Amino acid sequence: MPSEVPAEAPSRGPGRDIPEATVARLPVYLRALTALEERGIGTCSSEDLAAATGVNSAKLRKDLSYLGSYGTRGVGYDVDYLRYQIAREIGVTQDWPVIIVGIGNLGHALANYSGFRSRGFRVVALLDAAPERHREQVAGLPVRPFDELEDIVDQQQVAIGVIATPAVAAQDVADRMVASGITSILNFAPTVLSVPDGVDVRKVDLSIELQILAYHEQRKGAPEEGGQRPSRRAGTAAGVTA
Amino acid sequence: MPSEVPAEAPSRGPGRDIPEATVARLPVYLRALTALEERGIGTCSSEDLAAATGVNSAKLRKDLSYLGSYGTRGVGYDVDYLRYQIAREIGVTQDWPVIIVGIGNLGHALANYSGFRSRGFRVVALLDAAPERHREQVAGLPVRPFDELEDIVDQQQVAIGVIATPAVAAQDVADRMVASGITSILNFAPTVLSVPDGVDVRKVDLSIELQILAYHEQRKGAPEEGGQRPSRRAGTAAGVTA
DNA sequence: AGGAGTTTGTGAACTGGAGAACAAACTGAG
DNA sequence: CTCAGTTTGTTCTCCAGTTCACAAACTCCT
Repeated sequence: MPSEVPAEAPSRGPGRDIPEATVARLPVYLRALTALEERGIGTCSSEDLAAATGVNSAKLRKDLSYLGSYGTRGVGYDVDYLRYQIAREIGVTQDWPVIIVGIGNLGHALANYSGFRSRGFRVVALLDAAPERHREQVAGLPVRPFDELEDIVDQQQVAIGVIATPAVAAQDVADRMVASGITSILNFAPTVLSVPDGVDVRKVDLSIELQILAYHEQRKGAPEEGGQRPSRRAGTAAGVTA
Repeated sequence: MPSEVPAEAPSRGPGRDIPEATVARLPVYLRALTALEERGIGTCSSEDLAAATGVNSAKLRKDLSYLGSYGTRGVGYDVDYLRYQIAREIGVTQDWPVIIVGIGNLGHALANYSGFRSRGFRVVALLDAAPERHREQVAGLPVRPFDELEDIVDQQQVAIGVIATPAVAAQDVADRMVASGITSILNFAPTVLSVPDGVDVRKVDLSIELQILAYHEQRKGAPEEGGQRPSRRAGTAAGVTA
């Protein structure tokens, strides 16, 4: 019997129970607003924002309405004000300390990714189990032994961890992360992690994204011969069925 | 939403109109089946696969039913057979040639990512606009000038391109890709790409994933109050909510 | 001041997908 | 052969999310 979260009052006001689909789009709006602000644009309509983010304008307005009424009818939204409100709702008005475990190719790239720092995150430590990596300095940070995980999480008050290890190590790393107090994990390893309730996991899988593209690509090539689209798959995907 | 799909005949049987949500899960099943096969397991039930992939077993059976009836009632699924059928449906029984544009930190990591080759993709070329990178050799491939894009796409019959450039360059790269015949794009740059109908784009955005985690993390820390501070740690991780 | 023109915020219909439940189809024992 | 046990494929119900459509609220012009 999986005990569900007790139903809270569906308070109409700003701040409670934002749909998951909306939460996933808020960062997109945030980025678009930042871009508008950098271009010196002070006000924008929902149509403008919708065009910039590729979202239906009605959906966008409904998304924003979950945060509150921050627009002005007949005018639109104040870019700076709305940007701040979204940042506050997401929780990125201050930086979150983040650690990265697994400093291979991908870990390297993540450690050097400047988008983290500018968008509410600060990489405070890099960890790797392999001793030969502990001499390296990546993105201005030393690569530290994995055993120091607990200390780092404790001292730096880390709540979010990134796993960029090979698949076999990922579950162990996740377990140690959870045990040390981390409650949100971004997993780049191609494994399904099992974690206790109360811990959030998001997974980014590069080859899955490509495979989804491949599925649609295959469909493009096959169904109709009369299409103007040149079938890009002449020699590779012939009929396979026996 | 400009992507209107022409109404096709809702032909029954395996092969047509698989729901998008199902398509996104097929690669997960594929990977789990490969893992089972490597462990020498010849047959599995929907419950087994569901446990391995973290998916509800009824949902899994429904997903598989879109492909056809590949299971045996009272027995389960033949691992090897089902694995092949899914691979065929996705279109990864042969390798798709892929190019990567933008060989910075992330491009480096992607070029070296072994998961592509083993899962239906073959990186055939790396491109970058910066001349100083053209001397490098990454993952056994030379970094070639971006101007060679058209030739490479044409000669190697490339249908899928990966963009790992900075945000400002991404739209230009996408335009050139589309002009040269690429019809599927995996975009790592933090920009909304606009492409003509018939071209698929999938976006992977690292900081958006982190921001979604941050939102939930913030909620955990201050369930009652609006005070937002990255100071977490409510005790040990197991069983956070009572 | 008043009316025309904009744009937001939201109630209501519509859509797609998730989960429960069950009949059909298979295996194996007696 | 029959019956009990197992597991698939499918139907039905329900819910979250999307989209439409419009009243409310604001600005600007005359």
